[in-house]
Amino acid sequence: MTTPTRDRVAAVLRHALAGAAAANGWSGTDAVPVEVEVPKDPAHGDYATSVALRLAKPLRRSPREIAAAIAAHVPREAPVASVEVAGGGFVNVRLDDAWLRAQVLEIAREADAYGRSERLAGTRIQVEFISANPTGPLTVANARGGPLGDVLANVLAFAGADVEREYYVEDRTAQVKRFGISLAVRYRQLFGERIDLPLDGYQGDYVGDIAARIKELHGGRFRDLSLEDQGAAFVPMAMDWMVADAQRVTAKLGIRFDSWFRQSSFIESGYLARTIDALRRKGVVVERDGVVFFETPEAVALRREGDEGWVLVDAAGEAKYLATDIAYHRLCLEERGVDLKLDVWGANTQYHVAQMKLVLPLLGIDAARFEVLLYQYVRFLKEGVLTRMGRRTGQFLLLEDVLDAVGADVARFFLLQRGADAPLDFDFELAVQHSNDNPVYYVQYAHARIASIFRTAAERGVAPDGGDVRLLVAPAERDLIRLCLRLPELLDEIVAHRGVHLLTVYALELAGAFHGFYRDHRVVSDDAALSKARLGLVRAVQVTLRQTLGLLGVSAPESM
RNA sequence: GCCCCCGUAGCUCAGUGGAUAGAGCGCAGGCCUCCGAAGCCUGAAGCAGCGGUUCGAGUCCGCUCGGGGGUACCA
Repeated sequence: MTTPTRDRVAAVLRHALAGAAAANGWSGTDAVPVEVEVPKDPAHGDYATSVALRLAKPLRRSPREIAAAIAAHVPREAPVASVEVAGGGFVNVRLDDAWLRAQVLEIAREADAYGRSERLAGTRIQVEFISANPTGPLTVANARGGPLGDVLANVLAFAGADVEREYYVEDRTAQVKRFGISLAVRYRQLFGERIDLPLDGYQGDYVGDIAARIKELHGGRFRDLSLEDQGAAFVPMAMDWMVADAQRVTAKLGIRFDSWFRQSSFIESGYLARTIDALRRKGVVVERDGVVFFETPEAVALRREGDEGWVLVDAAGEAKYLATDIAYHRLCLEERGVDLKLDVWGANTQYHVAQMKLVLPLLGIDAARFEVLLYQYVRFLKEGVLTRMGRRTGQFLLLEDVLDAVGADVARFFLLQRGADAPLDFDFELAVQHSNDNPVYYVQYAHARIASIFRTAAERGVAPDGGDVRLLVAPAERDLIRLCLRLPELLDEIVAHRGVHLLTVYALELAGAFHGFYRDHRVVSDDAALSKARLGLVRAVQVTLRQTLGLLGVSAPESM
């Protein structure tokens, strides 16, 4: 349980502003939030606020005057050592060194709890991610949402939320039917029949492999069925195998889902039909030529050129994606007790998200309970050419091949280094070639080095506990402590903005600060007292690094 | 055409509206009688363009030019 230092400072500054306002008869200071940031230039202190600059206009006072008044009302007591007005009206705060040093012991004491909070306690959040079409093996494109969703789930749980990881298995779609037909064609070919894959069939070699597996298990038992019946017979088997395969490969990526929820379950239970009925009763459904549309003035307004309407059920009676997804989300949010459903989806669902945002409130579901983290797509380099991944076309890069080549740590770290909004190009050859100088090793090396320091200390009989932190007076030591204290602040930011990739940035920064410290300062030396103090500091860094890597789902090795 | 995302160093990418824009790789050079050189230090090199909002813009808004995605009775 950790209160971010920035929150403490912000509270002090808010209080000071209130005091300054009371003393000077200012009103309306509440309208401007006291935002506290970490200045880039250490000369500007540990924390700074620009609230005086923002208040200048409404108060019709100079920023420096306001800043001075705030500064005058800040009590010089821990954690604050000094306050100064700088620049055009910044209030810069410097933390008390003794307080700062004491945090070293605090972090070590908190250990596995360091960075945790109760911010989201009592909130049940479902994070749904990957959820790839069960029509083939997972690709690198599918994988992008993996670390993103998994780490987001980690961070939310760390903040006290009751988190469940869900993989939605869409096993009743038109694509799945198409996949079944492709299996049937390959099955027939195994018996020498001359038949070609339909144009919209699945081209990948794995389709033939599955057909061969069916033949091996069942021989010619299905030979007399029609193509459609063969497809229908093969799909359930194939779905089980695809899910098992996805479970195996996501486990390799270090992800464990709490549920593998099948679309067929709520179609068979009648929940889908009941949901469509519920929409009918709301008067937002119309039928034309046997096709069931969702239609409201808002929906019509959203439509783009060529958009005939939002189809719920086609003329053949097949429910479409919009319908099943409405039912699925309603099920999660209304029946399964989820407070917030947070979907991690590819950028191509952008229009669908807008549709969902419009439909769900009509079913009495607050749109704020449905949130989507969109990530841009992955392209991969095939023989030096950028290619869009598509399973149906057979153009893809298997996630498992990447994992086998570079390992889960490297793959996760790589995928988490860029923000979800940025497109991602993946050069397999380059990834393999560069895996040895991957940034993840830089971070892990820092952790292993620390472990090594403790081994050295043990060999030399230096007990790591009970050091006097007052001996930590070097600037590099102070910087390290401050950086460790940034973790809880960063986690708050990620909870607020979902930017999980910031954790990798932070890990690199902390590792870098440690490597620099290590070069200039000997931890285990002839000076026993200083050695013990520095071991305490190094312990705090180790704890922080371990917490960060743990949230990233990347291993923290003792040696490498 | 319309909608969404992106354009930062040679390459891949970070950068909650703040005070001197960062990292890795690559390139040039240097550092192990001493806790791990998977490390450290030094150097060259950058916000696509034009306007606007703001005390302050890489960050927000508009336009232009590039790149990606969507625009299905696919998901």
